[in-house]
Amino acid sequence: MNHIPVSASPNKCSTCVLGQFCLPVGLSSDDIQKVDSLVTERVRLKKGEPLYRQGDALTAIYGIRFGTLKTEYALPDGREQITGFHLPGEMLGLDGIGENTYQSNAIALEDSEACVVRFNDFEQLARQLPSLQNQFHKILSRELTQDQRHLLSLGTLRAEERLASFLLNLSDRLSARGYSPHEFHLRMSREEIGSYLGIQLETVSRLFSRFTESGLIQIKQRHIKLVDTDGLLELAGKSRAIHCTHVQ
Amino acid sequence: MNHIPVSASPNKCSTCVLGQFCLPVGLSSDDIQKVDSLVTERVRLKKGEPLYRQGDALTAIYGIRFGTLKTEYALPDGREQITGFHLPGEMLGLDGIGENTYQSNAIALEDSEACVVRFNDFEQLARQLPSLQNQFHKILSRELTQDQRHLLSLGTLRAEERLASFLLNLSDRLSARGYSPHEFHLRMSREEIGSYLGIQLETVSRLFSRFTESGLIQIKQRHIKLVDTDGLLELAGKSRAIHCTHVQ
DNA sequence: CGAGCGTTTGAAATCGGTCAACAGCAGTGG
DNA sequence: CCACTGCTGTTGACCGATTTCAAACGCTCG
Repeated sequence: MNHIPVSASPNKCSTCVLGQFCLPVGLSSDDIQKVDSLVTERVRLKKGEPLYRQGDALTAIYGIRFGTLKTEYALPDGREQITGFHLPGEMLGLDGIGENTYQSNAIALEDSEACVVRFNDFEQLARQLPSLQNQFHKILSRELTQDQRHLLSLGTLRAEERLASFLLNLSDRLSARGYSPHEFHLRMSREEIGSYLGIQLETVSRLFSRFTESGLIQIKQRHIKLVDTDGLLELAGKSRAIHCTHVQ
Repeated sequence: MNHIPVSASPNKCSTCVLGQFCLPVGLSSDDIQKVDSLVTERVRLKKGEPLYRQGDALTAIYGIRFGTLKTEYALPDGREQITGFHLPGEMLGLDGIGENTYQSNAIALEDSEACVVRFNDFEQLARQLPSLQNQFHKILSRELTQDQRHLLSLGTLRAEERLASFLLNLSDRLSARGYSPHEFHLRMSREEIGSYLGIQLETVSRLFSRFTESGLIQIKQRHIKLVDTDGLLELAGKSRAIHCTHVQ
């Protein structure tokens, strides 16, 4: 884990293209400069390295600058589940605020970088900037909504509906970040997808094959092309709601 | 839905026994009085009445004063899932902050009452009271953790493990509120339990019968007695983590 | 080039779902 | 006070989606 003093890099929130997804949303440029002074360092992670681990004391929350991370929640008996995949602009570590201790592991799925937001400093600044405060509340709230949708997915959708929603959700989030919505690289293994969706890796693999036969997708290794988005939408059922709003 | 001006009742946060679960945690008595002035009304609900509905504009968040509510998240195609059961002292409506619109239905499972916290006023006060601000962040964060545990339950536990965890979780939360941890009344139907746990009502019923045969519980209608808590813990697997921390 | 992981595919097993009948209790109205 | 009705819960039988177990394939990286 590689800490980089921010001075080593010209990048600041005020110039960051991810501003539209991250903390600064809705802030005046004056206020964003105050946020700049809050973010005094960044963390660079190699693939597989943890940003934090379940049980670590919380000192900071994080904004993903580039890369992809997964968060996973583990049981004492070793069983664990991936609860989220996270893209640039998303905040991580929020589940640690309640107990001053992170409740999950956050692990890089590829080389990644995250902005470090010391939480005490952040709360202080949020008291001074109403729109920063409100944006933070919105981020937390949307996180809750996202989880609710995920819960509904695990609780009531069938395997193929879950996978189709998952692909469409990824597509939406990537396209909001300027990537192609039709063709992208899956940063996670079949097993990780399965864990996230509450199904076995074999089922994921079979479904990918089935989707391919039906002409819905093309997939080669982890490079996927969504050929028939409407067909996927159909499959995902009216469950489109699961991924349409929370593009961030 | 029955709005009651708070002046009609002598009850305030400063005298409320639920203070240990609700917003005022960690506040000085001076500060709690400021919260008192924030809560200008309460809502009384009859069984089956909604506190808010998916799509309603958010103006307030709520603290449950007495009673039990469920929150449910619906798909356009009519399928829906219960995402939570909520006891006195818990905050509701938080999922509405992100879009200024509630994302779920909150419905009373019995006659209930909730304190109305106008959200704009609340944010303003939170900027003035660091410990109120921090407590709110903790509440939101714990909600996230709770959802993560629920996700793990739906994604990786088997039906009997889910039900056992559910019972132990309820038991813990009730006992934290001064009720017996061993014997209580289920406010929700088998169908609602099933929806929450991602299984069918028939499965819930069968499992209750099985648990009874095994001497783990006694159940008559909705009155349940946990006879062999250790046995239930065993069944819930080492998944005790799912319900041990978040007692609030 | 070979080792090792990730992935695909098949066959058998199973948990939980679905359909269906029935029981129990509550509330209604005669 | 007792049928009648309707809702909730229980139980059984069967079915099917997914899991589990197993084997083979094919990248990728040292």
